[in-house]
Amino acid sequence: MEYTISKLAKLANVSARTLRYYDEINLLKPARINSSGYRIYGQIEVDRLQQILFFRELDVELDTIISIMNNPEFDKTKALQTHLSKLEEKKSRLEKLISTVENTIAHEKGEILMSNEQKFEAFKDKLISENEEKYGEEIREKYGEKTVEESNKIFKNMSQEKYDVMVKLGEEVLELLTKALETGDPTSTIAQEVALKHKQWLTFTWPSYSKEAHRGLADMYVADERFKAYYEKCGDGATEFLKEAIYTFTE
Amino acid sequence: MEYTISKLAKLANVSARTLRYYDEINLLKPARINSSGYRIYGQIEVDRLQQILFFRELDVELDTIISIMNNPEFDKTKALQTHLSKLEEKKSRLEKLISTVENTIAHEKGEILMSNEQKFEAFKDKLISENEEKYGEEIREKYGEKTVEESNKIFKNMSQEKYDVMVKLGEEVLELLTKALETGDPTSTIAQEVALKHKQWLTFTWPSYSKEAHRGLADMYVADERFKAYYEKCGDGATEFLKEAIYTFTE
DNA sequence: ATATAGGTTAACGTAACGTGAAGGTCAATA
DNA sequence: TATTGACCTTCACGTTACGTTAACCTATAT
Repeated sequence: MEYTISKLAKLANVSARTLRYYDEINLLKPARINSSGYRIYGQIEVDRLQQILFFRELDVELDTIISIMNNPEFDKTKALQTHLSKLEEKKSRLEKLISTVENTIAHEKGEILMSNEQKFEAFKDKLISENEEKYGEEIREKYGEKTVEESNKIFKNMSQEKYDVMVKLGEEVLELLTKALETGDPTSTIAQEVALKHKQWLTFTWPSYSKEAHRGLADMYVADERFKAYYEKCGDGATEFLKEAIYTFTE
Repeated sequence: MEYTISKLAKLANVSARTLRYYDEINLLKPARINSSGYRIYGQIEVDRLQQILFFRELDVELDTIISIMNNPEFDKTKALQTHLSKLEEKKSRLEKLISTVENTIAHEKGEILMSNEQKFEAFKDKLISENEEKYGEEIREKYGEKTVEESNKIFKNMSQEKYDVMVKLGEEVLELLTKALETGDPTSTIAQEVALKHKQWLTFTWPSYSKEAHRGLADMYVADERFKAYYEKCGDGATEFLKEAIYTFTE
């Protein structure tokens, strides 16, 4: 699925200006720019945007989000786990606030006493603004200021290149598959390399990767004549060979 | 209890700069400025600040908060009720977000399917930013742009004046009490006026008003010689008379 | 053929403070 | 008595994450 800027904006409930801004600061580059100069976003960008919004929800500064997500060691699943616990914290802070309001109402009615300190207790939790610092520090500690800067540079002007990489990956899969086929062994190193590249190629367009889905696709390649024809260019039995390689790869 | 800027800042967990800014935009004026030019805040300001922070928690713009709170029809108790329901809404939005993250994790593991729409569902709730508009509109509808402007003007440069008003109120209580005492009737209109002014005077320094506390204070006036001497200036039996007036007032 | 609904860059505007600079005030201590 | 350090003051410029035109190009439906 491909999205123009307003389609994605509508999907994620952000403004088009926000997406242009995220492009400008290299937080979220479109997958490619079409012939009319329009920004085109793909599945990878949809998921990245969701991640960004999770961070934003926790009041993490955009600069910090860039550092986190462009970091080569960024672990999506781990990040999601962290989101979860932070959101739980935020929820319990909200609950505190709610009971403060309830107490204030009772206080107004003269039902209970309330000290000035109690009136502001729920506002005290600094955890949200601390998040920013924490995330930023963690990275700076691990990699140092310079590495972060460099890591950011790598991701600049990636939009068109990203698309090119994807196309190139697709070609490489075919190339490598031809060579691997000569070995005749789907468990060989080169065959496994094909499976890996095939996975990398998939993640450009797949909402998320799973071994089961990868195997499912391999099965479909064998079953569907159109796909079969595509891979059979590499040699007789290439499709079945690829399927076997993928099955080994996903063991 | 009187607070300097940093004492109040610490109490409410905001920065001193924030309080200076709130002074500047006439959102929260100090009760008075002391001889060295220091801002001094009293109980009224403490409570007003708490209200402000409740609104801020709901992402209401400061400009809008000014309009709401300077509005002559502003009802503190009603506002608290509204806070409560808005906070509940915010909480349920957070809960939605939490389950979205949980689903995304399951999706990552390949356990469930998730459409792109579902990925952003929890972000969709606009209610928070809508609050701003809603609050602002309500007021503008009721009073019109001009009235709001004028209402704001009234509250400009109120800090020193506010203190003066309080002092004047205290004097008026004594003055009126002297006159009321001549009637000999604590239930008379003028005696009830004294009780009302006494209440108004109290609310400048009391965390919150309750009839019980008002009566309790009246009792203390009678029991404590120092207070008794203060009111007895108005005439013999003035303290007991004030107590009776307050008792009638708080029935 | 033209209206209308999209897209683009460029550039200035904004909200709610943060962050010094330069200096006055207050309480305690050498 | 002088000084130190922790307060306070008023400018005044900086910052973040966009909103908001303006001026112009592109796509599509009638």
